[in-house]
Amino acid sequence: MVVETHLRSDAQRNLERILEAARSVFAEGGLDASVADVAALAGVGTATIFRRFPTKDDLLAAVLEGELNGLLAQAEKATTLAELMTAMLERYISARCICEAVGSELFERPDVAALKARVGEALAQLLEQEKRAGAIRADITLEDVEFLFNAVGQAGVQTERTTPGAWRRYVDIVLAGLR
Amino acid sequence: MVVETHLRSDAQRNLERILEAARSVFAEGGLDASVADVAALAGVGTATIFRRFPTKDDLLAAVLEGELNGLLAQAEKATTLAELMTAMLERYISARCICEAVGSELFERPDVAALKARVGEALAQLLEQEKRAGAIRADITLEDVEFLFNAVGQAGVQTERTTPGAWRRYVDIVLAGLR
DNA sequence: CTGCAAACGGACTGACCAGTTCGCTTCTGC
DNA sequence: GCAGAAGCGAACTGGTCAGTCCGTTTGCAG
Repeated sequence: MVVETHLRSDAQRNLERILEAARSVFAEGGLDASVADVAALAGVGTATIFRRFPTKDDLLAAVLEGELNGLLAQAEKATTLAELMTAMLERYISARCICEAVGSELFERPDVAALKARVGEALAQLLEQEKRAGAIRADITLEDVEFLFNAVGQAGVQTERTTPGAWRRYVDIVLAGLR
Repeated sequence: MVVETHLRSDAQRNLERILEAARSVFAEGGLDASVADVAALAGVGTATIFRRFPTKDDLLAAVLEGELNGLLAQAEKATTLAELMTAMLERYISARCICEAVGSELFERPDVAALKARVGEALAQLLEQEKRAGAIRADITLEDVEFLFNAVGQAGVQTERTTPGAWRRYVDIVLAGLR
């Protein structure tokens, strides 16, 4: 997350507006949405955005960190894998930009990668728990769960337009495959 | 597929070059690859492409039809769902443009939609067969299989760069979930 | 208050891309 | 083997987008 100190009050206000607008614009339009659209929604000029975020990728990274923090919060309070996957997918699918960013260079940024790793830890903990309880096969790895989580998310984003919520059915099917 | 009659020999040669170049460029670069790149690889000018394909989407549709025909050929000779999904995913994952096109307006074109439906039929036939044999739960639908197929494909494309072939493991896991 | 650094935003730049124009080249029917 | 139709592609157009410039405004310290 961007933490600017000694920021003039108007600049601070604009920064918050920009981040909120960016979250909304990129969630709806994906990574290809334009910075000009973000500026328009935030009610600022494009220059104001580029002053805080030198490149569009910097802005995207900030948005992504916000989204990942949201995912992390949910990951840390969930008690079962099914509950966790459903809660996370709800967020994941409503923000196209997260899905599109997976596998892009954005996820290689240290801050983003670190957050992703923390989400992975929470996931790994629940996975271990369910493996001990015999609810999940012993040979399933964290990478397996991450891949399948992402898979349902990606496909869910694509079908969300035509058949909203269809992805919910597949959380159970995938988890059944891990049993 | 584009079937031009009474085409001068040089025009016919160029058309074939264009389609082959387009297949390669869009497979590697996805839907956002430029028509200029296709022209360069084919060794023609952009005008030559736009003469045969009035818009970029027309060119993409032609490429997509070629890819879907390939998928169809594999779908029609497979004998088990596992075999079919693996064979189809191999193609699917090596051509980024197919995955990106799923859920876009391209799939709403009559020719493309018809081909997709034919692939679906082959899939449905195998699905029925495995359901009768008790290898698949009775409440699983064609849409379920298509969703999960697409899900593994999408995620596979994203991980292919870093861990090629990782997706193979998940065909079995997903099928286990359907049992 | 007031001076001025900090911040602003509209207008601009350069790069890129889909699609068009047009003068030139090449096949082909006779 | 030649006339002209069919085809060609380099250069151009119009539009979009990331990122910059610069004259103007605004918050704040003294």
